[in-house]
Amino acid sequence: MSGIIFFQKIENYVKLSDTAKADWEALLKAKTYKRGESFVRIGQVPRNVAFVVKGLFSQNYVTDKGETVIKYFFPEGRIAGSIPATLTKTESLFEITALEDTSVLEYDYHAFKNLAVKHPDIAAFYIAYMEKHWIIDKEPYEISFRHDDAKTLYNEFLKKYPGLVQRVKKHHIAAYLGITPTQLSRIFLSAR
Amino acid sequence: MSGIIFFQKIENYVKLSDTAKADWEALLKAKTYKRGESFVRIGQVPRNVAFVVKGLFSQNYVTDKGETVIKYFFPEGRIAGSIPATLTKTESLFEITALEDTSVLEYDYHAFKNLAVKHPDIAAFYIAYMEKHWIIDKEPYEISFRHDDAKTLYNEFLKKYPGLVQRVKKHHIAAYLGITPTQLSRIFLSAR
DNA sequence: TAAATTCCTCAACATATGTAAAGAAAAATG
DNA sequence: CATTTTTCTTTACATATGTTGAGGAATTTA
Repeated sequence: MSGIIFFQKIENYVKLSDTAKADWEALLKAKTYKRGESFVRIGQVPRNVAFVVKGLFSQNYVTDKGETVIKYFFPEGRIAGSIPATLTKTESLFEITALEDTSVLEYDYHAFKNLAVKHPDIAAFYIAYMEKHWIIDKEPYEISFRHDDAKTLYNEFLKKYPGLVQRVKKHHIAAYLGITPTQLSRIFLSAR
Repeated sequence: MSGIIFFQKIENYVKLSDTAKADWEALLKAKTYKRGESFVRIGQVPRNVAFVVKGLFSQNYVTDKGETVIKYFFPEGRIAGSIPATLTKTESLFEITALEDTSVLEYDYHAFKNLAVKHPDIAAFYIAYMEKHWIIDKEPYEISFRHDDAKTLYNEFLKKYPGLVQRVKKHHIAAYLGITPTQLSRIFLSAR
């Protein structure tokens, strides 16, 4: 059954009833994205989110000058999506692209939200998930990005995404930190 | 009844049943804070959140060098709290301080969360509130703080907090933007 | 209202980061 | 395996922002 790894992760938050799991599993569709392929494109109104089974996505913003800024990475076990655009049914300001060949379980986000109305345990999961990933985990970074220098930010990246430094290109790290590859090289230089 | 303005705001998100409102209203306590007084202190494990009826709070981080960085402002109609610390029952990394004499309606956050288990309409409110304030509204700033220069950030501050520029000191704006008052002055200079 | 305090601006200099371009190293491609 | 492309580092210079300190303006306090 494709959803086993999925529900293992989900039930780290809240234990679900069998009927809730059955309803949710009926929404899941296995898909794969080759490196470089996009799961969400800028300007598209996204419907689905994607649980990353294997691989890596990044969520990118492209400035008016054509520079790419990476907002998040989504490695294994994370649910990737352009959630604000999905919730508001508006065009996504961000793209989500595979940095490695990536296999996912996709589902329709509004169909999921309907399940949260039908099943109190899914509502409880959704609340716990938002509290964890949108409130608690983000708190430290809201300050650091506006206050810390690039070297400090780099060290915080290493802590936030353990192991990812071996998997992504330097210019992706720079794009995540909001600095140039030149500046990132200077950080490595000063660390020697 | 003290909760009238409160429930007017709340029901912009989800209409509540009378019993849900009665249970919630029983948690509310009216309080006032003089300018300079703190609602939450660093190191304290916070229990309450505060709906701002009149006045203004700021949520501050104090760096190891003693500099203050302002994470948010909470003007009228916003619910102020150090939510991650409240949720995790850990010491708050932030203080919340009145920038003006401020009157609030406080309530225990976990008691509120219990109401979300008891009343599906309160769960629906909580979901809608988190989606709006923790997901949708924050999205643009997650990029801008790591990419934009100080002048752009200042213009985004003006848009995000209309009218606040007349109510707060320049050094508070600088602390919000993550720059020095000197740099903020340069922005005003270049705008002339 | 006078005194004290805080706020704001500005100047001079220091540091952090961006830009552009070049070349070397590494990876992808045929 | 040779070629092409991409990635990474480095240099030189430009710009943005921080630091310190001074002085005047505005606000608060007595």
